[in-house]
Amino acid sequence: MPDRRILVTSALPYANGHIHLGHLVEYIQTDIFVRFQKLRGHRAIYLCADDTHGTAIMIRAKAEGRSEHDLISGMREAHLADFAGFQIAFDHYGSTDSPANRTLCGEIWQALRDRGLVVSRDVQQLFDPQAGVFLADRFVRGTCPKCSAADQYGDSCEQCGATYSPADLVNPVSTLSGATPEVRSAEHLFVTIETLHSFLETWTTSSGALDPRIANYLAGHFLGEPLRDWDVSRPAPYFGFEIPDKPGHYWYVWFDAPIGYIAATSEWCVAHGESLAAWWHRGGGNDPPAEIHHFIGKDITYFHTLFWPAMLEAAGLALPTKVRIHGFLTVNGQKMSKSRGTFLMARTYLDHLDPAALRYYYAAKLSGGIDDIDLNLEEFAAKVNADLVGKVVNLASRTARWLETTGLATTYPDDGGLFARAAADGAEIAAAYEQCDFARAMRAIMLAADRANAYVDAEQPWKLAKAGAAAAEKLQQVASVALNLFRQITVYLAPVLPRLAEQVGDLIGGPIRSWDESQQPLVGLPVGPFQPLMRRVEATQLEALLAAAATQPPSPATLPPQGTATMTESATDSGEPLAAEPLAPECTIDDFTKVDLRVARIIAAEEVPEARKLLKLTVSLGGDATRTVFAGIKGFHEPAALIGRLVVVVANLAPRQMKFGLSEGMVVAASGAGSPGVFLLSPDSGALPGMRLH
RNA sequence: GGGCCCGUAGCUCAGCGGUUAGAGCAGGGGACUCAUAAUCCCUUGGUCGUGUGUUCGAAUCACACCGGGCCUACCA
Repeated sequence: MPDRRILVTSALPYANGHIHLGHLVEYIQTDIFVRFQKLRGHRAIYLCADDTHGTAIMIRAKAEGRSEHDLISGMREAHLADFAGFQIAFDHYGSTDSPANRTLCGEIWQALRDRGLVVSRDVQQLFDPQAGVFLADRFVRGTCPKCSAADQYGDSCEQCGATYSPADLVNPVSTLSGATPEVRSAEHLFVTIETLHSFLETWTTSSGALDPRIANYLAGHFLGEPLRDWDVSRPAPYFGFEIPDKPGHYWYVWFDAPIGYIAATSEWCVAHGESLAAWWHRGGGNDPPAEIHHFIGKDITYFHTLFWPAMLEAAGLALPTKVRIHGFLTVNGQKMSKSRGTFLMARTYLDHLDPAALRYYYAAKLSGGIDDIDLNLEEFAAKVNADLVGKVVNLASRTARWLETTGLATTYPDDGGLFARAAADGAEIAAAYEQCDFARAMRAIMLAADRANAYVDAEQPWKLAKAGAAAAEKLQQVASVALNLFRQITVYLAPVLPRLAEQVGDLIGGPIRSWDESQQPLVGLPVGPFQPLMRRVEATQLEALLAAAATQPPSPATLPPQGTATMTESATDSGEPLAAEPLAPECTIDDFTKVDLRVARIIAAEEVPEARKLLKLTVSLGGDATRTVFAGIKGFHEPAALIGRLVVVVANLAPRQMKFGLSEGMVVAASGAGSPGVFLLSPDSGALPGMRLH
């Protein structure tokens, strides 16, 4: 069979935040798919990159008092470390802020220009005069013009459901500076994708790239009417690429982000002496033509199924073979939530648990559909322990030791057809992998493990071992069968559990390189000393994970957009913290006003290596007023994540000489019974350093 | 308001027109002791959300309704 050439991408993670377990659904899914294709002998490359541009990056960099490039290079390191921890094996990991991407953006832009698809138009937008930037809808809040509900987003009201322009808001406020935004007019460039309407209609419905449900959704929501022009530029200041033929204007982040797929390919090609044209140009005599598979989450469906193919079509580039869309992750049946302590970062997970456990659990849950998948922690532990530890790894654990001295039998014994049966199942398992129905693949694999365990039980090798020399040959045969069945299963699991596959190679037969190794048993080979291959998931580990998640500092980057709070949880709040620390004696208003509490911004934070509990913070009270404060929050807050945060400080506290320096104030934080940790207080957005608490 | 998805054993799900509806986990009983208290055998448990229809035959198809979710919205 002719090998396929398969280019695979995951959506580019935004450089504004760290990787969490929701992101990992996609990267693990994609990684399994790519590893499977490689194991099958196909030419597959897995490409990804950091998505680095846009307003959010610019604002965060400003808040943290550093350059955008500093911010995105730091985040890139963090992303790569998290991915490596989960054994996500990219062939290349680029950045949308790369020269290659700038060049490709220019080329595609020129193609759009040449086809007359770019038009210019003035847009009225709110401008923050203090921050000096145009404001995206979500950076403006104000009173709903319809129902007068306070503190609503710039584009819609969560109280009455009305939609409007941010300019219609009553008393609009910039969430960046607290200033009152003003309406300004600015020129924007648009792509008239309506010109490609009939192409998109055809492509979405009959290219085979999309699930019919998605095609139907697009037909209903977008393609049933003329497509609106797509706004692809932003006026300065903006962090991104300046448009060459439009100085002072930048490509909108969603223009250059998908082109990052091509840029990453380009960089990979340079490193491997390949031609970019062989992957992204149409026809060109490439044999076989490259397949392009994009894995994305359902939230970015329309960028990848309308704008992106439209851009590729206009530029004459290859179109996606498949856009594979997955759902979101819930934890214990609910959205990941900071307040419930279920907002699980990749790093936090890695601190407590084996990445293989999550890879397997996700594989067992993913069936290729767009439904959300749930990480139920109890089920997670039960499934990993029962399937991987109890069934699969246990096969080796219970038989390998009998072969340490003798090695595998020189001819494969009669096993009642077990190996042949599982070998035959390989076709169905492969088909399931190919369709991204990993859940079906895992079920089929576990059936093979069940049959193997039943075989061991029936043959009772432990009795043969006691029978001594008389039964030695039979014992070797039984153990050889069991170990072969085990290795066969690990071949099937190799795309999901690459680490296990490696370790099994050390035990017996060398590295697993090909799916075909599931078709032939091994004979006559030495067997290495058995070492534990995978540990059980313990309840205490899960508890530690949740405790760590609960005390994570809420990094602004990872916070979901702040909706109107619906405080429904107070009814169930425990009385424990109050009981543990009863109220202090009554005080007067004069007593209170002696304490001068101020909003301050953390502008520097560093470890104090010799201190057990202290971090050294520099806080700004606005203007030139800064203070050095030692805060007892070490271990609960990462210094880097604190920078830029607003906190509350006791500003008139008498300075105190500490072992490590002079502390000129105190950062206010909550702690007590009920939950370990120290919780910093943050003012509502809009508060400014120097404001007093009254 | 519209669109889509889901509703099958306590839990997670498979089955998607054809014999008495299945698996894993959980529960109950037994076996075994090689193994990370793992494994194996037996077993309890379901009016397949409700109703009407199509059919020789429906969990499986159609329609309506109920319940849950997602998306989107004064126009699909």
